[in-house]
Amino acid sequence: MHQHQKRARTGAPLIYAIADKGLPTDIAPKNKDVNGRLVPERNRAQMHRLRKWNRRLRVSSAAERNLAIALSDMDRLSSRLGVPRSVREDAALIYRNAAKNNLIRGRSIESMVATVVYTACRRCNIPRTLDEIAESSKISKKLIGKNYRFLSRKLGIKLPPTSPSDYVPRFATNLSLSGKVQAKAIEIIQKSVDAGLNTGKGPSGIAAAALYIGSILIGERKTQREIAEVTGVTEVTIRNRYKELSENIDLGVAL
DNA sequence: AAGACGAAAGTGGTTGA
DNA sequence: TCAACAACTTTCGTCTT
Repeated sequence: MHQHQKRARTGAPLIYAIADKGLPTDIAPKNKDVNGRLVPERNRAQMHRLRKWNRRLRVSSAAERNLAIALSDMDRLSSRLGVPRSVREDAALIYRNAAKNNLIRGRSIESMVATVVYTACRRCNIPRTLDEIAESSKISKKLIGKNYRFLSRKLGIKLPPTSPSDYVPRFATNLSLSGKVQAKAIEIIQKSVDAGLNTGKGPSGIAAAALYIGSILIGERKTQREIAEVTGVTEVTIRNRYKELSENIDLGVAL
């Protein structure tokens, strides 16, 4: 665990809890704790900081505070996932929109943050898999999916199913595969779409198989194991897709 | 020895009565 | 609501390179 993550989890919510509950909202003025005991020297700096934040936060509305939390959560998650600025901004846009329409109520900020990041990635055609978002955010795939359906219905967000080719550049980069292999993989995917081979199949599995075939065709062969590793699908799935593709598509050469 | 193959059994999600 | 179903996974024994 990284330092700043711990701090964000333990520090911030305490402050907001104090501010929200109508409990004593002032932090004792003179280095005493709630029981009147003197606060040890080493904690005074922290107390000072808490007082400062407490003052600052009280002037803004609950909605603003929540938004501030959400935005910083969003930034942390986006960094972990390595998504570009433009996508973060899109995520923030979706979140604000959701907040404006009172769609956050009853759902945790963290889960909504994960959901809007997922949605923004997909909308910008640089998708992350549900698995990847779930892994980084610690929110279950199931909940993210549920929130996503809710959000897209309420906000009228209509997105086409993720195309396997959207995964190709990122996967290829992570595998150190050249642009030639990427182009070949995308060509293979296009043919498989034309052949009606993809319906109901997971896009990342198809991308993985197309990259596997492409890597062989171009002469930059990777093992199924390596590809499975970075694409998040199993070798078995790669083999199944690979078999379907090679049986039904003219690859121009025999394998 | 490493990689590829595929059968078998299990999981979680979707669908249709 | 429940059962059937398809996609995908895990595991593992067997071929191929």
